[in-house]
Amino acid sequence: MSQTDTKQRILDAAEHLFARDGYHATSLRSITTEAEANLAAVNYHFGSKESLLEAIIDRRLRPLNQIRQGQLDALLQKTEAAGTIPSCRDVLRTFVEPTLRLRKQGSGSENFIALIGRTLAEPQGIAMSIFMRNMEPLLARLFQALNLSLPGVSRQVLFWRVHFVFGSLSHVMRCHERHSIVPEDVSIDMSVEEEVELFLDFAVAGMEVKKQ
Amino acid sequence: MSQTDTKQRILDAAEHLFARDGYHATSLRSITTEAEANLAAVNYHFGSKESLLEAIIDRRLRPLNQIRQGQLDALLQKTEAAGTIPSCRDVLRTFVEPTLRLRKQGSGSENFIALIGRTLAEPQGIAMSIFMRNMEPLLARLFQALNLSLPGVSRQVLFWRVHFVFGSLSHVMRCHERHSIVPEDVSIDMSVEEEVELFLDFAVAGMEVKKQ
DNA sequence: GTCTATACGATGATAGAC
DNA sequence: GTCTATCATCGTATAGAC
Repeated sequence: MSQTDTKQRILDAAEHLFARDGYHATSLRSITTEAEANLAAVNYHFGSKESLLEAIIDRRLRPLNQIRQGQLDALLQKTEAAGTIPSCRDVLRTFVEPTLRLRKQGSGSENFIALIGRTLAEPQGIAMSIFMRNMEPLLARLFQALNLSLPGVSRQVLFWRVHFVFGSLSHVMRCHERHSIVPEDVSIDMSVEEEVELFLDFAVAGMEVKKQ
Repeated sequence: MSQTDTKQRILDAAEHLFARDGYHATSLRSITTEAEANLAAVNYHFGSKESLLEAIIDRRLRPLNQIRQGQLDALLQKTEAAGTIPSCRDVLRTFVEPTLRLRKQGSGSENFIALIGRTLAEPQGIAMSIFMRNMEPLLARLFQALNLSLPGVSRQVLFWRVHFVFGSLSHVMRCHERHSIVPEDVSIDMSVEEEVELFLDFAVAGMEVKKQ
């Protein structure tokens, strides 16, 4: 049992429990029990419960945002070279696709996705401020790219539609399974690709609509 | 100070704090302090913290759902009498409009809307189960009406799109003010009517889209 | 440097005496 | 209705074993 093993196990257990029960409803004791570690190990490795949350978010959000950023940059370079503007769908895909793909990647990443989904729903929570520190640059560039891709939509209306899209996406992120009401004739099993396209069908239609 | 005054003040204070900080992050002490009541008054009037939450949700959700139900029934009767099918926009409006209108009604109802928005983001929380008890019949009828209004959309796809719409709506409900990033040239002040129509523009486009 | 055992002070929800 | 006591549990700190 090396240091990294214990540290990893604590991260994984906390990620799981924070996602399932929420930050405040999860005790350090339940985390260390699940991680088969001593209670004091959290303080030794991370300093505090809050810093533990920060480590959890940083660990996966940093590489995820690098992928998103890379895909967005590649898209913008390609369209600029071709003298065209990117489609709204392609811009949104650079954000949505890496997100939903990460969830199916295993090793606890599905817990991270759910945790972020919850975080987006707690505007003044501590998790939100940690999260936003990592997101602000990318979000600004995303908004700019969407503005470019939708010349017919005012920035005012665009802002709200982006807001709606983030609401949808965060809902999808946190409600992977256990839908409250699923009619018997509806299946919720889908591949990443199906999931992404179904979401984009919805989101892009809402983003592009011209008010009649 | 009569009994009902104390009970109301506790309900109002708890509604406010639960909406702002979340159920678990709110202590009974902070509630009774804000309500200028004794700590034990919560237990006297409601029995427990959980029952207090239940009372908060029941108090406003019951009349809200009656309004929604009434508008949906009226719409369905009207279209049936005319031998037509209701539009997706009109069906959604019976749900969305009373919601956003309640928020502007004052006397703490804006806190309730935010609280429900948060509740929808905590799939296995205790608030969700309380909430769902009040919502299930209406949600089933809403899904049925949407199915009627969108004959070209399979129940499978419809389910997901309804899921996306609820994600958007719950996000709007909990993030009334304090958006994380608001560009300087964007105003977030709107009337209820503007807000409803802007949301429906987005949601209906997503609901009606035919996959190419 | 890693990890454990244990204790501390604060705060949680609740219940019984009044 | 209120006051106070109770008891569990919280996050954190420390002292020392490996």
